[in-house]
Amino acid sequence: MAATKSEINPSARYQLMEQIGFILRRATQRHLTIFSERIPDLTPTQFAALAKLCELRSISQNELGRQTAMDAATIKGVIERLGKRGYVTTKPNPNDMRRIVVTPSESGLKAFESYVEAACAITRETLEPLNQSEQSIFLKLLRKIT
Amino acid sequence: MAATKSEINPSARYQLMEQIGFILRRATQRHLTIFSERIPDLTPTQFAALAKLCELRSISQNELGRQTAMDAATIKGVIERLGKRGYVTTKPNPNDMRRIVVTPSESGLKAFESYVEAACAITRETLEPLNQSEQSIFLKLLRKIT
DNA sequence: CAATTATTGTTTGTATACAAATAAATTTTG
DNA sequence: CAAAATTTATTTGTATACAAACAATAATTG
Repeated sequence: MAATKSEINPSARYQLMEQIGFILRRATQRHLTIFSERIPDLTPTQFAALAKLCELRSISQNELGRQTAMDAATIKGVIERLGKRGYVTTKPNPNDMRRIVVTPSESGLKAFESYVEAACAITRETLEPLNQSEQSIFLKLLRKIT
Repeated sequence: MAATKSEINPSARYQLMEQIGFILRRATQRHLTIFSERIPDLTPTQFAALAKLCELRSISQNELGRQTAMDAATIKGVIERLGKRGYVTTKPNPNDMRRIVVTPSESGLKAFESYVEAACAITRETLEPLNQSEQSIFLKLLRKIT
């Protein structure tokens, strides 16, 4: 019996373009390009944290991280940078001295408001290669593998 | 006329869980978890570079970056780390003194071969929440927004 | 062919991301 | 209630990822 191609060459068994991780990475890269064109002032991560904070108004640093899928080390840096920009303020929680309460500043709320429309447009533009029906199917499936 | 909720509170207009960037990030996080359980030895990026290199056998550093969607600075670090592991070797291209030719070592080829099956399983496991038909639809749509 | 332009690779700086170790404070439990 | 376990935040280290500036080399072009 003759050997198949993949028995000779394992590369024939592995196509990068068929790997979900690789395609996810490229989709993320395209999204980042679109994001930074529309909101050059903030990174997607920073905007996500600011958005959640503007929704909840006041929350501990780690809890904000949980709500935005960032671990403790990551959210720390994000809050630090948002703080340097004057978009958030932090103060200790008197009822639990471990906690740091994070709150959006006036300018943080303003910045969020001024970017909300652009942020929605970013999602629209990223999904633009798909028609309406494809978009809703895609989002549903993408959420499923989360 | 009464003001709508989103006129009062812009947060009502912006749901993080509906933003493609956020969902993409979470899907990528889950994928990374699966990857590092099955191939703790390499990162997804390192494996992608090694896989492409095993397929092409010999290629300039920047060109390998292009083939794997990494910019010059990123691929440099990846090759450096693969080199420290003994998985790749580099030498100057005598026909073009700007170029560095990257080649997989014997142990790099062996490592790739030994991980190919796991790599395919990573994609399968990541897509496991979807049935066969959903998987092919999803991959098609994901490629479209790349 | 000389001047311009482009490409390759490097370096620096910033920003996620996550693991692991640590300290301080709080909760749980025996 | 005291010991053990958990939670919160910080710090350190490693690894993408990309922008921008740079030097060396090659290709193009007037």
